[in-house]
Amino acid sequence: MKEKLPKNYVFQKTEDKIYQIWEGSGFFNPDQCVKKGITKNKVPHYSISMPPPNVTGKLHLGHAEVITLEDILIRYHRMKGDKTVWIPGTDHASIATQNKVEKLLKKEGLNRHKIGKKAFLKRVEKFALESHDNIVRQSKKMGASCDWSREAYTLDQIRHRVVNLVFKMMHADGLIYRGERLVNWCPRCASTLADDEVEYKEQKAKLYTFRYAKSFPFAIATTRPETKLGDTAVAVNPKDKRYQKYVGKTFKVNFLGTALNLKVVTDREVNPRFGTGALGVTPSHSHDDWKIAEANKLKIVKVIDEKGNIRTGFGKYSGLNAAKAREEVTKDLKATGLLEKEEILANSLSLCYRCNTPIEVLPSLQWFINVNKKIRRYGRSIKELSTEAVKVGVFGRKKIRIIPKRFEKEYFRWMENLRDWCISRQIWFGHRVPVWCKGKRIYCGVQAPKGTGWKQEEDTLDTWFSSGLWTFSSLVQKPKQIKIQKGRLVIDSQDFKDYHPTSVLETGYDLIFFWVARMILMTTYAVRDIPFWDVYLHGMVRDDKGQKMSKSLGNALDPLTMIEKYGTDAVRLSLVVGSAPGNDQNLSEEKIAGFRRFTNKLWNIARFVITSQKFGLGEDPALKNNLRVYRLRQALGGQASFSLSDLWILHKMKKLVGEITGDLEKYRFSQAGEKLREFTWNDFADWYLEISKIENNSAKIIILDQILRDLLKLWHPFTPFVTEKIWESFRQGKLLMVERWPTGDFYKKLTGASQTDLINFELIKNIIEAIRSVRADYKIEPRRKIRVIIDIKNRPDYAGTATYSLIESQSDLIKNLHTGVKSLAITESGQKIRKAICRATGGVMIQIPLGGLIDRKKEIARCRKEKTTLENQIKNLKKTLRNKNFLQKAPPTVIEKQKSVLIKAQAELKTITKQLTELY
RNA sequence: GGGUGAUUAGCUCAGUUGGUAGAGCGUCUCGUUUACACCGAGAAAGUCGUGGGUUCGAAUCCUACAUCACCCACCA
Repeated sequence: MKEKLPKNYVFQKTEDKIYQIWEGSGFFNPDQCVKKGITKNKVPHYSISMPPPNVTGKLHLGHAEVITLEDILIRYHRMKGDKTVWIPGTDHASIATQNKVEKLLKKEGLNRHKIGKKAFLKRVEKFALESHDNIVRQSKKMGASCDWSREAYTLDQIRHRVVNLVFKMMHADGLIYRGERLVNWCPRCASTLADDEVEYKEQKAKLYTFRYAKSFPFAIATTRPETKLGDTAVAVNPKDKRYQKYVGKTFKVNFLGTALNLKVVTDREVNPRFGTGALGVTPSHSHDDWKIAEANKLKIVKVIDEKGNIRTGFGKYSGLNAAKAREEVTKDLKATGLLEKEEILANSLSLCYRCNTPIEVLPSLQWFINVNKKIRRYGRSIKELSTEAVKVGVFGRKKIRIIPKRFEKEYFRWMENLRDWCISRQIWFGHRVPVWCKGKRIYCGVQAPKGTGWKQEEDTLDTWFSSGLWTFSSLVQKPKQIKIQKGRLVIDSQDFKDYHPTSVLETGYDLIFFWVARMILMTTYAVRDIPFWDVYLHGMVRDDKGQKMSKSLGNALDPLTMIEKYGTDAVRLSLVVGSAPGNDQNLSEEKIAGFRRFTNKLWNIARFVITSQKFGLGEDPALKNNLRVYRLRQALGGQASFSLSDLWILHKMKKLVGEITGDLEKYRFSQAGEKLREFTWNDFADWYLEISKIENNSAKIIILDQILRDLLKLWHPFTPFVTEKIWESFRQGKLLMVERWPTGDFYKKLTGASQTDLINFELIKNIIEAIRSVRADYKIEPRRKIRVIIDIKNRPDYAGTATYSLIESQSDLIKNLHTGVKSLAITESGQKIRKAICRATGGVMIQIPLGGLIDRKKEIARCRKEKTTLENQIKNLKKTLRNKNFLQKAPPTVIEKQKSVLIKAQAELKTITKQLTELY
């Protein structure tokens, strides 16, 4: 039954198999865990709705980050015994997906209009399905322990029903209205965009100063002369004396062939120092001008149509696209002598966030959500509800916690400035607006009304409308489970009852407005509850130079390639360790490679513990297990004897378990990973395992076994594959994934190790390190054994005998832990031995007789440097300890620490001085 | 224009409530120690961006400035 463990961890051969075992076990599903008694069905439960990736292609490192962080939380809570669910899903991402397919069509020389709506949608669905399969495959590669049986899609039947129900409710509450308002329009997508779907790019524009006509008394400045064809007023600052005589007057002018009626109005927002101080008001193509028009009841003249062309009725300019029209208008202004000035101005260009096309602002008949209207049953608007949810808490819930906290401010600011949300899109792919018309009759509902002649709206909904419902829509399994009763949404699914509000929403900070805010908006309104308790925002993954990873730059690391090269566990660690919440991180391939070394190290640590004949392992697993139990009983029965190193490692391990648990509870992933690595590699492998080759006491086997098992558990959320693979060799029938998270109890019960043991062991470590250091300094051949004399006289904080017996008892370690010590003597004379190298550490004097080997100059320089450092340190410490303020105000522990540091430093100084005296 | 973050060893970054600076990678030296060379041992390396302040004590708190990055608003 012996299983050979290869020398190196071969992740390529194990990861997929391990994932299959997990999946096959059914334990991704919390119900199965409860059924098999793995977890108890007691509250609170733990749940995360995975941010659904867009079905636009494949996953990038940002997704890998999401999966890693959430999987860590999920695995931790599952092991803790919480009933834990992680719901996976995908987002149809209407505009993004449609654009992607349009691009594919373009390559084939087609476009969506050519092939028609029906064929196009079929094509999109096929594409979405392929993407979906890819995403699922990749998520599994990443080790995502999500419950695939609960998978959801923002455009499937159930989610469609939820969307329509919420729409219907909002419509009934008067929150959704249809109206002609200014919208952001992407001429390429031929669709509206929400305010935050517009991106801005700095550019240099030309600012033209001109008069509408010779007869017009003053000039105005504009960057978009072509829109001036639709001007209906000129606005000036009310305090601007230059224009006061014109205010209220209306001028009829002929502007390059178009008749304009221009009323001179005032508006406080007009900056008298910009341009000429007079602003041509184009209500149809500027948000500000629209406001001015509303305030002054101005006429609205549309100039640009939805294709980005000048509308009919503007003479020769009609039919031209906006850019061409600008050229023509400018040329004509010049020709007629109306243009007074042309200057360069830095401003920002508005672009579509999906296709980078410059967007137009224009009035259009669209569907909106009123964010300011008070909802009768809440007495507040959705904006107010959402603000309260984070500021003070709503519906008796505590407030939603955003981590890191600084993003709260951004959230509030966004909420404050939020305008009515335009939710209709002229996109084919998505949820159709659930409104049907027949003549003048309008019906809003979940399904088409009965009877003939009803025609559904062609527009689809903003993709964020359905994503905004995600935390609860993903917890519905059957259409029947959700309905409207007495104007309220009723969700009657066990999952919703168990898991909502979800425990944490983990996502990149770039989604705080698009998605996080919208979920709060929609959920507080629709289900009268918050969507999640905590929001954890991670930073962006950039390349090693800090640049954004992108295909066009060719600097994007592909998670799949990285996984093939270094294994999933290494990729996961590299995304988690060394980055702080909300901070961007620069990721290089070298970093990932570094963590592969760690997975291999862990593998070999386990290999050593498991296969070491010395500890009776490598036997029949069943026997081995019995042995373990037997030895454990023996130890607990007081039969085991613990060495200092045992006490030290047990104490450290106990501390570690507590710290890692605390770190995970507080989302301190990076710290947890670093502490684990530090303990595993340095304390456990480099020290304790090495010691175990020397010391031979009955407790060792249990300690090694126990610590390895617990380390595997602690590591499991971070590196699930390698830990599960190692666990497999224990053959206990139970998966590590569902093992119970460790507590410190074992270590406490077993030993009662204390802080003193830690300090004592540190002294031994220091001594060993000092000896090794001397050997390396003097290039003493490895084979050559040396004599070591340790004098303890100058260490006054220790009773001589205690220190003596401490060192004495550890002489085996001092001799054999890669120090090459032949004989060890402990003295209390304080005498310096002639021709011996001398090191001061931990207050003791370590002497190594080297005879003529001593390099006097080198030693003198070294000692002098050390002496100066010590003297300065002592001076400062004394100064501090003499300071009355310090003694009064500093906490006692700090004072004690300073005192002991001083004593040690003084002892070390004595040693150094002695050494120097001899050398001179 | 408003705001946020960053500035710590050659590089990439940690640093919980103020107690006197850490890791990984890289560099240098040595090593075939029976788990691992994807290893081990040792070493070098930092005025914690700059100036001021609070404090017994500041990488950490306050303030001003500089550089970089990002977000929001305006942009006639």
